[in-house]
Amino acid sequence: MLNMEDKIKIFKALGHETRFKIFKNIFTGGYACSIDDSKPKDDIIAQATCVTSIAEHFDFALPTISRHLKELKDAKIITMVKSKNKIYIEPNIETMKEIAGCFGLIVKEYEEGVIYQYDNTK
Amino acid sequence: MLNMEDKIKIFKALGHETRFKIFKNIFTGGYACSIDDSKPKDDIIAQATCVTSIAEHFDFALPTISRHLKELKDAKIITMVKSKNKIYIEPNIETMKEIAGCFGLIVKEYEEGVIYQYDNTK
DNA sequence: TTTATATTTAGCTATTTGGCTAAATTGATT
DNA sequence: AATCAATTTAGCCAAATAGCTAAATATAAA
Repeated sequence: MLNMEDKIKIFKALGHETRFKIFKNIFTGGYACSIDDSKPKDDIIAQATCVTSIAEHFDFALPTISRHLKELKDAKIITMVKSKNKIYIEPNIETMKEIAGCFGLIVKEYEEGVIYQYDNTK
Repeated sequence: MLNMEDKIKIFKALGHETRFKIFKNIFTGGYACSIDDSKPKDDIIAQATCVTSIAEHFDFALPTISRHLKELKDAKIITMVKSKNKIYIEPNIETMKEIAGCFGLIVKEYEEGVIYQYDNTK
């Protein structure tokens, strides 16, 4: 369960162009970011996204991207799994579910007339 | 339709404690923020939320809250309707619908197996 | 065991942000 | 016309953010 502080952290993390782009690509398969599910946990395939391969898509220095990824991780937007000397980045779907739920609830309450806005009142 | 820049602006706006609290209250009826729909547009009732009444809920100076509200407006999260010498603040449901749709789509694609995360692969 | 690869940490700097007060603006009321 | 009320603008300052390079750490490969 995400509390208010968690949610603010999530929005803050997504409110930056580079982090948003990283997020978007990880969550839409824009990078080769999956871990081969036919193999055991510690046998991660090479094309899974790691920090360096994400950084290649940006014109910023590696430590800058590393710090952005840390912020996305701290906001529970992604997970970072260490295997050997690489860090594998994965989307954190639980967080997305919760955030989708929050916005979905707002829309639902609007449709039920619990909240309303001027332009849509008759 | 919100483009990427719009979305980043929305998240940035929500990624700050004071703005998030303002947002939350406006969208959950936490303030008396509605405009009487039984009266014509220019006859806005007294208890509709204006800048000063929102500012009363915070320990910050009025111009600070005013600037936060401007940022929420610029991000299309709220609308600000001027009537006489007051500004009435309303939730912008269209934006919420779009954002709900974005996160909803991520969850949907996850459930359809289009995207996936390590911990949930079998 | 030396070197290469992947990543983070540290420390620096420029820019942005978020707070403040004072002043300006706009419309309402007296 | 003068004053009051609601809000924004301007200008200032401290703190946070986001970039960089260099150095440190950890594991892999030779």
